Amino acid sequence: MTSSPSDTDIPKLYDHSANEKKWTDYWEQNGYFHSEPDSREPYAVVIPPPNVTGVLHMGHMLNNTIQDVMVRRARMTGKNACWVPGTDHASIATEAKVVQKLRKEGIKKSDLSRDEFLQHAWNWTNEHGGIILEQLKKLGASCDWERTRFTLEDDLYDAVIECFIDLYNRGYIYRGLRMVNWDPAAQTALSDEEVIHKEVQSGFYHVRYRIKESDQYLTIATTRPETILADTAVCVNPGDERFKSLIGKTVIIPIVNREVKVIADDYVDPEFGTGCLKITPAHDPNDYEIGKKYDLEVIDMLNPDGTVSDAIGFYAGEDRFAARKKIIKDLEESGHLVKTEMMTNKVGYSERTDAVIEPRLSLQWFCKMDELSKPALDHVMNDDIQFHPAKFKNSYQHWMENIRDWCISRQLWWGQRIPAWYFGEGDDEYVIAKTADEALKMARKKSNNSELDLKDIRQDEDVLDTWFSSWLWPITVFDGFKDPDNEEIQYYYPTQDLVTAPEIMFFWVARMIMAGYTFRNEKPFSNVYYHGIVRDEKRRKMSKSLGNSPDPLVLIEKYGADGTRVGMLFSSPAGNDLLFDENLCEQGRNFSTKIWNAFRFLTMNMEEGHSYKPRHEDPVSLADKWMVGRIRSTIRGMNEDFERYRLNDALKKIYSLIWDDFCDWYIEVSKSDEPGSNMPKENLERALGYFETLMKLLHPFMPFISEEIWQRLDQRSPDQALTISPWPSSDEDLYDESVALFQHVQSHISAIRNIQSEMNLPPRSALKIILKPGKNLDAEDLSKVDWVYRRLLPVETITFDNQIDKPKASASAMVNGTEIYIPLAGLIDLEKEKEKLQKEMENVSGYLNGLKKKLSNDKFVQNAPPDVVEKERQKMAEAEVKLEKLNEQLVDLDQSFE
RNA sequence: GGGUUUAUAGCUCAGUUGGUUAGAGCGCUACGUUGACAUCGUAGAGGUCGGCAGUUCGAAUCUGCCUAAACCCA
Repeated sequence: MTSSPSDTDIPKLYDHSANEKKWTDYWEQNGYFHSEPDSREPYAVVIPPPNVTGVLHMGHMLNNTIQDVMVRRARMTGKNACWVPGTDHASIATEAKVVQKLRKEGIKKSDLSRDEFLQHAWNWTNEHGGIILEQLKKLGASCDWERTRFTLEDDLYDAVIECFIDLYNRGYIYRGLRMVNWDPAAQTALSDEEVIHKEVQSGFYHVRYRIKESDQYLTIATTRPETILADTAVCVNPGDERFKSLIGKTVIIPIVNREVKVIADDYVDPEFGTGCLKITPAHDPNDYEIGKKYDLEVIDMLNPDGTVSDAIGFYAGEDRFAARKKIIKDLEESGHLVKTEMMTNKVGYSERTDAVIEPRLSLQWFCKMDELSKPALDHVMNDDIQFHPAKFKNSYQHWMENIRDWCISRQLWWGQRIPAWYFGEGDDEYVIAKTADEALKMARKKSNNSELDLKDIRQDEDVLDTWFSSWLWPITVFDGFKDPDNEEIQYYYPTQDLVTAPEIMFFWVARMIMAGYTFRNEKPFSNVYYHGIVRDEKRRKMSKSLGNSPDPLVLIEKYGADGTRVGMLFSSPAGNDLLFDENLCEQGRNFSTKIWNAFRFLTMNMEEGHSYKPRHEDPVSLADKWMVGRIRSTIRGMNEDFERYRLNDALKKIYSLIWDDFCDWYIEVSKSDEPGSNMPKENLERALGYFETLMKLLHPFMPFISEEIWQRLDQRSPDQALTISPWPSSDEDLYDESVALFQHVQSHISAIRNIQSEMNLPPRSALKIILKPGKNLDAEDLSKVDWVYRRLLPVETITFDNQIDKPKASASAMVNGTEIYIPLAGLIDLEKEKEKLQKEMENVSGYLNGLKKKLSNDKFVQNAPPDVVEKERQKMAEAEVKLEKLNEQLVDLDQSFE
């Protein structure tokens, strides 16, 4: 029930900040977003957990807006919607931040015990943790906040450890000496996925090595000359005639004066560089393979922090880049540097610290991928799990088919500590166990030494990759490890939709799918919606370091959460990157204002002291039937868009329904004839009824303003809140004929407005309008709805007549066969009207010629489907009639000159 | 080097199985506004669909080549 505005004055502008706070609180107090298993169909979504100490950025805004739209809509369609929020511990990033903070306080990590350090890390986490979740609430995220989880909380920690033990026991986890990606800044190994390859300009140094007992030289080329210190061979292609005679000879490595052999292998590309390849088995993955093949010595020249190790005897303690500069100088001075070129090559950087990655040989834990990846690949390729858009299946397949084992150990403290316990120095002298006590028992058994004591075993110092906990997220948030058959996991798993960015398809999506099949023999989700990366207008990725990213909270402050959400979605077709433009948020806010003013106008038309209720009775008038029909077909279209994950198409539909159809046409046509007097009560109440439906359709996109207006349209009890009300039905289109008729009227009105504009007629001066309907329209039908024309145009007289001749000196238009005349004796610019007619005739005859040509082509008539040919014939007939009529008008106009 | 994707109005994008002298929003131009809204209204001007060749009665849509860009992997 809405009352006239005198009691509660409605401001001219919508005040988003007050309303957002109000409804966020109201929704939370009433627990609308909390889900418990029940008899309804579940709709579960797990949030891609942001870094626990992170702050909201534009990528989060986009990601969570999309999820919220889908979740809110699912809730309204009657599903038991459950959106699980949470954060992850972000091992490297968080540890780096804590180390940095301690350093500022003058504390070195190495001065602290593991427990002391973790205490600092937890303090930091408790201080900064969860800020991002509060920020998501400002966006309107309808998460089930009671379910908030954290990847390092006790239950989830245990799950990761159990998962590790389980995989180990099943033979999927092993420890091995491998070439890994070493981050010298964080001093840890990284997985392949955490290395970002960037194209950079590098020096390409040609260095000559003297051949032993000769004055001949052989020249190699390298971008990393400091690794010369660890060379243990030089390799050429066996088919390369230039170097055939050198195979088997010994060369002397400059600076270190090490003697190494020249070996031959097909791996070397004779075309690249000098055709001679230096082999450094400890610092290059390919060289490592060659080293193994030929049993070469492995010399490790780097310390964990990227400085040159003492063992080399040169540049000891120098950083690798300082050493590079020095060795170049020394090579030059000793006459070994032949030349330096510049070339573009790809260099790996750490995703987290941006340090240049060094390939380094080290003992790490790995998870075998070949078997685990198989079902994960198959179930995506056969669409058990659907990707939206589907094009991402290609890169998924490619990655999965070339997958390599996953390095899961990290030389860090912040994370789940690897449950490996060592009881000796041998490669095999360890056991895998959850607790020290269990480990001791197992160690005694394995070592056949019952004397072993707790102090004789020590746990691995390293922790597991953060993604090794995130990949269990869809399972662990429902406690699927702790209690695999619990009611919640049975009900919610597999979840419905996962929303994420393609850039973490391998980090996370692929691995969640593997975990799903490995631990529950079931997919973790049915659909993956990939959205683009948020970029600035120059297509650069938005990032803090570039400073090109607006603060999402400032945007919300400025344009409202609703406006910001709309702005994000407007520019976001599925799977494509979005070029963020603040103007779109402004457009979103303008939309809020528009809606607000439409509502305000309706309340201004209410009589003092009366109350008004939204009506949903069957429509009688043409405009009402048209509006109902338009709403119906829009719902249908939106439903299809949602099913196809085309959220921005659905948004555009409701945007246009509200702005164009409802505001620009329906409200205009419902206004009182007399400006200043109020709309008839029935009109007003019907408009309120449509407004209700429109707010339902809008709610997933703009939850706040839609709830605000919904609550003002009528008195609502807590169980009638918009956020939990049912999505309107759309079984069939309604009132098709009325919709079609109204659309004809609309096109006539537009054509007349066009004439007004072209003839420079004052917009208010009344017109004499004559309509001569074409074959598809009936004059009587139109005359019954002449009130529509009268409401929307300044009409002096309006005539509908199938037979009428064009009056002299009138402006004219033709739409869909219907001719429109407006006598303008004295006012009309005959030359201008003539020009217009001639231009239109040119267009039509061009069109007609094309059709004639097509239809006179026998092959077309014979080969094209009959209905297509028929359609073309019809088009031709219509065009001919139109041309004829235009010609008549032109002749007529000429006579008017006389 | 291998792979994937993209190329449509000034900008950002639609265009479903080949059959429309190619659509939307923004921007632009003109006109307008003392009672919902200048965060507005009405109207208009802009593309021949990256290039070339082919398949077809017919291609923005299919094929090949070329050009350019983006991403992924080595």
